Amino acid sequence: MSSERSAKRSGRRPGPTTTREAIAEAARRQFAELGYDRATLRGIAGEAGVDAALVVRFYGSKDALFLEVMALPPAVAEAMAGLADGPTATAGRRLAEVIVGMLEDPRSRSVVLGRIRSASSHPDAAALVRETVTRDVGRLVAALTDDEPETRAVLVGSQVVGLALARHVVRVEPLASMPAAAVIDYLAPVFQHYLVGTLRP
Amino acid sequence: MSSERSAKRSGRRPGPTTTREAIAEAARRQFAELGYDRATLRGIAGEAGVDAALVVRFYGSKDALFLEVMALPPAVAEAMAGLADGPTATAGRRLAEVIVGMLEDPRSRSVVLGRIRSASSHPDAAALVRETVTRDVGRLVAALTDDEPETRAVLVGSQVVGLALARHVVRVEPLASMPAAAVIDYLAPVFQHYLVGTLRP
DNA sequence: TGGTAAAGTCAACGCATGTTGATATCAACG
DNA sequence: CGTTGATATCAACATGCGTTGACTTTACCA
Repeated sequence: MSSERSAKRSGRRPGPTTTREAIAEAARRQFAELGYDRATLRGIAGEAGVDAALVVRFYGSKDALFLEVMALPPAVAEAMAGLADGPTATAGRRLAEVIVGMLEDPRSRSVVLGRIRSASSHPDAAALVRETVTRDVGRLVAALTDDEPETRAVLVGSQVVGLALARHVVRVEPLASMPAAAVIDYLAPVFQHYLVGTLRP
Repeated sequence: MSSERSAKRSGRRPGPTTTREAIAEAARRQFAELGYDRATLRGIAGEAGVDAALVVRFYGSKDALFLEVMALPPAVAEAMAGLADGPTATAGRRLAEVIVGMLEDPRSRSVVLGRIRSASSHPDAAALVRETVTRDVGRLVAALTDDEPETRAVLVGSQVVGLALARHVVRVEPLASMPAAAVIDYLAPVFQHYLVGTLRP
């Protein structure tokens, strides 16, 4: 539980404090960039500057490493939770800001992309995505309306997943190189519609 | 170029006519269900009832097999092309019908899912998705408006990809078990907005 | 100073994969 | 009949993977 021993490394700033964290960071990067299957323990260990066996020592298995390292940063869940506060009329825009922002920050982006990329081939990753959509998005929607909240949540989720894939994985232009502010502008009305609009006219 | 010899199989009905087609069908199914990495030549060959070496004989390599078998059925491209005809006010609904319909038919669905699932780990598959969005969707949008057609195309594409992933890969409820008609109803307004609506209010 | 437990390395395992070359089967054709 | 060329199988290869166990190094503590 500790491993604080070697925490005497580098006085302060970023760069992982402990070897364990260095491995976690490398793993997140590789899972996000290559997906679960193409990311290898040897590659992750190499990027972290250690031996592959050490990764197993610390995390038990590749699967366990994935699950542990792909936990949503608490900050994201909090941001989602706070979204219900504020005028309903601009809820879509606030959601767009949180989503796009989450995809800008390297830490949370690698978690989200790692999940989505791996969801295509790894059942556990698919379960993570499913859970996040129904629980976190579902909670937000439930706070806004009583009209078909589960449907609204999954529609929002599908657009979020599609955005992540198109912009950061497949990298379709002009979306891939578009400034974040523009993406927010484009998505806000659609999120607004999915959240509180008339679903079936 | 021929291989019509053994076409004397089973008088008529579906089921592949030739061994080559049987392999192609099995390959599509497995690529769609498992993605490029998890689908194996041995597995595909097994489902087709032949040896793995024969697959290589016919198609050259796993990569070549993927590309050849994942070509868009001409029917889909035609359907997309015909979408521009008709009232602009219902273009979004027509598009939703084509997209959802394409995901209902087993043949075209396996192609689309195979591409999207594999796009997460296989660069060639990502290129296929990119190309389809910019070219096929792009053509449709260009026939409808002159206002930022590339942006509109990629926004539509992102929602299409997200729908496919959420409904058929991750299988988030209630979207996964929803009847096609309902999905069309939900998506039509959003497609309509992306196609010809005011993008940045 | 020893001793001890964690941190870390190394070599090897068993296994599955894509691919290859040698070989068999078999219908068609002269 | 005998040759030919496509269709098909088989056994084997090289490679890369996750994982393991034995080992060495390091840093703390009594």
